[in-house]
Amino acid sequence: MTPRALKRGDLPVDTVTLARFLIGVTIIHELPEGIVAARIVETEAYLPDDPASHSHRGPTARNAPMFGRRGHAYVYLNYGMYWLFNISSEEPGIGAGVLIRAAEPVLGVETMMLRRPGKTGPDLLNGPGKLAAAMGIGPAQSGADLCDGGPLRLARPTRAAGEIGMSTRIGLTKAAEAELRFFERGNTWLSGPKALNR
DNA sequence: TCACTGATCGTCT
DNA sequence: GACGATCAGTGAG
Repeated sequence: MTPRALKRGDLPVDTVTLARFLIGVTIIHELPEGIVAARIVETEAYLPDDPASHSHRGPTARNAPMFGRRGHAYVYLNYGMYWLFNISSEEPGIGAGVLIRAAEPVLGVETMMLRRPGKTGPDLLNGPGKLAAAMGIGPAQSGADLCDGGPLRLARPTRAAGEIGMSTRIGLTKAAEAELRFFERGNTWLSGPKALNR
């Protein structure tokens, strides 16, 4: 069975606190082929006034969900090919969010493999583009409320989070030195170079 | 395991 | 008209 859904009130308002809170939390997505669920093991915080954040230059049609209430999906196309899944944070009017970078499968591994042909194990979900592809998250989900019982939602951890590690964020050219990446230490489903996962 | 490279296109300058 | 919050493939150590 699937764990109990999270309410908005369960989510910390502060972006960094939310990024840490989300480690261990379950993402559930009901797809036409069946339900998929995964346990978040790696996140990155994108703060208000963060030069690396899409919200930095103010609201636009694309990043609007980052300025809405917390607990909404912000999905955008990166490098012309990959969709990246974020969860909005902070109070309305403040642009910030948490990028979901990696997760471990809980339900629907078969469905994930169908969406990532030829891939198995960590390769299924250990990267933001891979995770969105495996879980069927795309532009249609941008702006979706993850706390209203819809097809895409958050739920309590299936297993409590272990010790949480911290590192610089991955793939940035701006504000690359800030330690705003969070992950579960020792987890085998993490993305990024080994040196960053200690 | 790490470093480098090409692929590809919506968004904002 | 650039520029990416990436990935897969290749080649070297």
